[in-house]
Amino acid sequence: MPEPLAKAYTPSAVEKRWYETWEQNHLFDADRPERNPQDPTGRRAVDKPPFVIAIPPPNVTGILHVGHAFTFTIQDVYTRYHRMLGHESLWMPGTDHAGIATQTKIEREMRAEGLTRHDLGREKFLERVWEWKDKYGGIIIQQMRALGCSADWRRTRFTMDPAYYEAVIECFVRLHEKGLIYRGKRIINWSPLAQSALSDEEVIHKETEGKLYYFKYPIIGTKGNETEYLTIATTRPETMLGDVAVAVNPNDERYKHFIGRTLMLPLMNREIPIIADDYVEKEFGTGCVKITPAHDPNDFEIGLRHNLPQINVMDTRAVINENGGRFEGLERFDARKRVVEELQLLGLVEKIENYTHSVGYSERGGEMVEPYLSDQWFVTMKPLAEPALQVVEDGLIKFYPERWINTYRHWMTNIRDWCISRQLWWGHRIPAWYAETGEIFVGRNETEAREKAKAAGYNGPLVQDPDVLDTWFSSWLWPFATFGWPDANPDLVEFYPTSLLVTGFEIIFFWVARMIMAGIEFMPSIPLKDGSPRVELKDRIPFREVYFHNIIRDLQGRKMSKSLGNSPDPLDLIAKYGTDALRFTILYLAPLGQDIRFGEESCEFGRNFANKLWNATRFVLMKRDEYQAAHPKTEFESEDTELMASILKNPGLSKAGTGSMSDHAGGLVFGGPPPNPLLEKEWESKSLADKWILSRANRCARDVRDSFSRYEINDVTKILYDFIWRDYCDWYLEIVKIQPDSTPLAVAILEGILRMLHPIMPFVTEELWHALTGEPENVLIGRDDYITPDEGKIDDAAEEEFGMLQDTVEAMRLVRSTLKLAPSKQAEIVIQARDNSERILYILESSRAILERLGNASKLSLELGTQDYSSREYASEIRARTRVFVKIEKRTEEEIATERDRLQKELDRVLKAADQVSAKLSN
RNA sequence: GGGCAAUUGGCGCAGUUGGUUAGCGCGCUUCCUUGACAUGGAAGAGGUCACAGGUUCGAAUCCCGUAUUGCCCACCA
Repeated sequence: MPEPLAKAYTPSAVEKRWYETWEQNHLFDADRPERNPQDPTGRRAVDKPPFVIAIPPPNVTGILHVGHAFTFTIQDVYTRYHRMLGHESLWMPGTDHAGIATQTKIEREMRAEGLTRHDLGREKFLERVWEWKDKYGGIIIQQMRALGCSADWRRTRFTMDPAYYEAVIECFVRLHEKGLIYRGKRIINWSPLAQSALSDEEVIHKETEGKLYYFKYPIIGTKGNETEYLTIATTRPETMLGDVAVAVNPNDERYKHFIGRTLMLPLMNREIPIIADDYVEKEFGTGCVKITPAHDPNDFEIGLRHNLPQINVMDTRAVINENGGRFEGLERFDARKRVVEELQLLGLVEKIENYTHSVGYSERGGEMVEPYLSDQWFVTMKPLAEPALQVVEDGLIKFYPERWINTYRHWMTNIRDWCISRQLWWGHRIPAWYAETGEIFVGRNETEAREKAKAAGYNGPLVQDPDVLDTWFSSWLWPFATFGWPDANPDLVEFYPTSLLVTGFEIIFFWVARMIMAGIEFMPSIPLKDGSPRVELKDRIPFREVYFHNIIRDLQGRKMSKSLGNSPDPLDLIAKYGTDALRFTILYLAPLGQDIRFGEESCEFGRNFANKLWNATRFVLMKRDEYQAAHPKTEFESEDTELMASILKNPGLSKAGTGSMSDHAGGLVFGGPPPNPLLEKEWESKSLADKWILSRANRCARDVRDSFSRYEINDVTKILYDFIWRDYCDWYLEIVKIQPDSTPLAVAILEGILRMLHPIMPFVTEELWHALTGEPENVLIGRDDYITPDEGKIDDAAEEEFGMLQDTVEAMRLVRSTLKLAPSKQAEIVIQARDNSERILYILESSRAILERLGNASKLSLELGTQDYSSREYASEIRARTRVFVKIEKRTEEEIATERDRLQKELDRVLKAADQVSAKLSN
């Protein structure tokens, strides 16, 4: 016998225990059918496809925040949901090495000791990072357990695992062999802080207040005494040290005659040409543009067109180098000041205007990014993008919400090459070796590179590229590298493609798009389950559905951030409100496609709901005991009972699924057809309230299933909340108090409720389910069946009829409330069936006990007719099908006095409010 | 500059393909500690559905425009 439940739900008392029980019973472990011969429950389906989610790996340095709690909860809910539907469900966990983020973190730590990575050298530095990683890395993986995450922890992967490393190198080599990876000199986004290149996606453009400086460059060979000038405008004066030309539009009448002549670049005293290029817009600024190919991407292009030299005036720290003449050694912003000052002394500054323009900042470090000329590795994206766009356009991969296709299409059709080299140490080192001759040899390791060199006739020393690969160059392989690619690992064959990707839209380019490309590009080397080659796109894509959720904001709509201190710690929330409360609340607040506003107090909502469920169960257990005392033969725990007559395994569905993921078939139904013909009669004699709650329950189950499949998960929570609280607790349990015969059905419905709610609130439902069913600890609700709707039980007539009863009850309450009749006070009540409807009268009559009790009637008359009793004697209220009269009792002097006081107080309050308003208006 | 969203009672949000009286939670007012739950129950107040026009017998819902807010992309020195 389970112990009696405490008066309120205390999450901390149950969460740890159940999580350990789940792990001990291998609830989260997923395997191929042949590795999973004995399923303890005998219900693991081999005839259904597996359900797989690969986690978007959080940074290994990461600490759980509310955004994580949100995305992980969604993933866990879907994993648990499909597990209950009988799919072998695998949630693949892991972490990302997060090159820049991690390296920055360690370097910051070292700075406190007065060290830089260069003091240690590459090898020692990496040792230190690994030490840190082993000690503190992956905290988030531990924290996910507190959230109740049901990932298969045995499979936890890290993007720098040795096997993963091999996958990354293999990928690089293959793309290089295919000619899709090249090395080139380009203007890239340079982070002076990280001292590394950044990809375009790692740069955030922000409107920034700056100045637009107008400088006069003297023209050489001016006729006459007056020196002529061209005035250029720039936002970055320091780059003028690297100017190699000034460009004008070829059709600009003002400057046409200067084309071909030369200018004297001030401060540097370098003679530079005046050239014509269409890029220059006549209307902007002065119509003259200084050209600095080494420091601006557009200038770089112009420089190529006109065969101009590239003069790099900065070093990697954005300090002026030897090409900057006497400005050498100045930091970029100091140099800017000095350049302007000196030009002012020379009288060459025409004017300086305030100017707001868009400037790039590093996503990680936050510092201003410098467009910088350097040698980097690139991936040619066009050939990869084309099929990746196609699979989304063709619906092989579905986006939820669908509109993200537009964004995706736009990016894929305007895609630019991907700069994948990073001047860091923490990451996958680029597998390229340089010969003294300048030749480059790419290989899986130094031996392979050397062989290639030999074959090319080179036998001298080889030096490996010092740079590492962009973190995303490893993440884009995640859906298959985690399963051992490039090996044709049986797990890879079994579980690829994954079913669902749950992620934020902000990484649609960083990650989602690139995973799709990688899957299509690299998976053909892995055969299908039946051994045939993997050619079709549908077998190569990394996932079939993508659920883009939105970002969590604070109650003011601001982004959660450490510096604002507006991000509550999920672990605190869990300690205070309980895991289920956090999970439920966060999902309830999260409509698909909209930002979520979240504050700590919001969790009260979920906590209250968990407590409601807890107390509903307490009540049902109590009623069940009473019922059993009155019906000694009833055995609630056993399957062949009255209880199970109304909630039984549907023989057509329970074991044999159809193999399709979308139909969600398989599982329990509410009040399925009675297995025993003898119970048929029992069913027929069910009360209106019973038919109603069964209808509502099945409607709820149907809506839940539909919302799950549309990825409208906040609807799922809403539907369950409304059904459980409003229908089941507020109405049905009240009726059970009046009709003890409904107890078995109340128990059955509750059991179903716990199943439906379990993926969302795993802890409280597991606890209550065991209290209700008395199942041993190793029999888990999470491994048992989900509820599937029996749509035949959705009974519109019963709902309509019961709705009429509800209306009538509410009308009685309203009249009583208007009459200030104390709830404890009984009253004489008359209910008329309007329109002379005998059917209504019959329904009222059959539910007389309910009406009597909920209206607290001393005498209840039910009648046909339209007679109007309302007068001094009766107060009345009309509803669609019924009319209610409540007899007015004579008040005692005391009651009248009390009421007068109350009304006076009310009047005072209203008058005061009115005064305030009119005072405001006249102001 | 291009694109995508959003705009509904004090706050946060629902409202599916146009159809009676626009719902919910929080907050507010009044009442209720009757043996599930005060983390609760009952009743109530509070909305010209951003604005303007159009389609329609009928618009929060469809169309056009405007405004405001947020986000994404691009970027002209």
